[in-house]
Amino acid sequence: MDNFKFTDRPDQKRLSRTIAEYGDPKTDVSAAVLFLDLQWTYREMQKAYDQVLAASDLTETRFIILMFLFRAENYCLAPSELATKLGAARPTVTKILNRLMISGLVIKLSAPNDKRSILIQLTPTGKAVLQKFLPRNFEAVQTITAALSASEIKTLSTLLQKINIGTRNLNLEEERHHGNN
Amino acid sequence: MDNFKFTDRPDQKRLSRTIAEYGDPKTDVSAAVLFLDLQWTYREMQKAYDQVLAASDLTETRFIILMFLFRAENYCLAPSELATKLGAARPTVTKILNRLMISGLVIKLSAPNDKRSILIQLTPTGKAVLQKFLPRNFEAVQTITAALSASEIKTLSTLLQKINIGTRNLNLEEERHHGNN
DNA sequence: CAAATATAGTTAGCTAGCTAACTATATTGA
DNA sequence: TCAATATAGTTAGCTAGCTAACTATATTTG
Repeated sequence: MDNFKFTDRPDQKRLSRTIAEYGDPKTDVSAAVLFLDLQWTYREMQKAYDQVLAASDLTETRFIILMFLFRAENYCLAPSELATKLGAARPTVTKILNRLMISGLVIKLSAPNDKRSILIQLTPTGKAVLQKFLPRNFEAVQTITAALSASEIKTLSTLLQKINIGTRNLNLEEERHHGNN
Repeated sequence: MDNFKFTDRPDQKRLSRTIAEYGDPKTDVSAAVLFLDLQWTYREMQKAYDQVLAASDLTETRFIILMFLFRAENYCLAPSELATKLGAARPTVTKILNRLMISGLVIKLSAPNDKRSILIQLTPTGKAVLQKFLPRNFEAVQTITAALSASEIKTLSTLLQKINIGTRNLNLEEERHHGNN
């Protein structure tokens, strides 16, 4: 749903009405608005960033995998290591690597010492794709953050950390709920 | 990839090195860190929020569709209206509605005046699910934002708008790139 | 008023994730 | 040491998105 292009979003007024009817009386409407704003900001940002990646025939996942290989010794990693680093399921990595092999950005090598395992290596083509893409990547990031001053960047970073605290608490809340059943 | 559980994320140091090699010399490393922080904060928050929804057998998309119906006249909307409001493709809506019909949260009515069209109506069961979920929803949002003061909420909202400006500029940049080819 | 066009919903088939389960090989430990 | 267990990669089949293309009905227009 991250790519939906909503034409009807709840505004302050509608949200207030719903909260008045169904929320705890001490619920802060502006907090709920902020939550929706954060979703919106990320989703729009990510759609734009995905387009930048797509212009180089990349997705963020493919890009990150290529970067892991780029920084690895001899440009090589086993699929299972990639899966761990990414935090993705091994079959997911298999599919992505197949795609990258077809495009010629990586190749499959047999691993010494372990006949179960293989090694994935970044090809010269893969390196070239990264070297071409990286400047564009940082330019795009610069554009995204250009309206913020250095001190605003610091402030935003601090405030995001406070959201992270809220997320951790929500996870704890959910675990507790589960436990109670 | 929003659900990946990364075990290897680029830190300040690695990012500096890559920017030094491939970024414009005036690229701001802390801006790049902020970009990754914003992605991280949203993704962790959303994973936690999705769990709250899942506890009521909801996804955010299903929840939003139910809310559109909840606020609609006679609790009825056509699938095509839902697709427009969501900004999703019509076949996507068809599938979600099939799922909601199986769960008994909505029913299909024939539209008067247009034999091509149908109407989707929220059932009493659907209403009950919402009425049970909404308090939990606002409680979760409250938990997420609890570490922020009222003034911090205002500041964060302002700073997110500055990211929105950056996103718009990135979109313009991309359009220009396309045009140039 | 009939033909062309537009709209509503669905179907088929694509991508990128996931889990479960399989095969082959390594490792552990009784 | 050899049987049990664990790990690596893959395959099959699930979900939630998408686009293209189909059928049926409305609307527009020559």
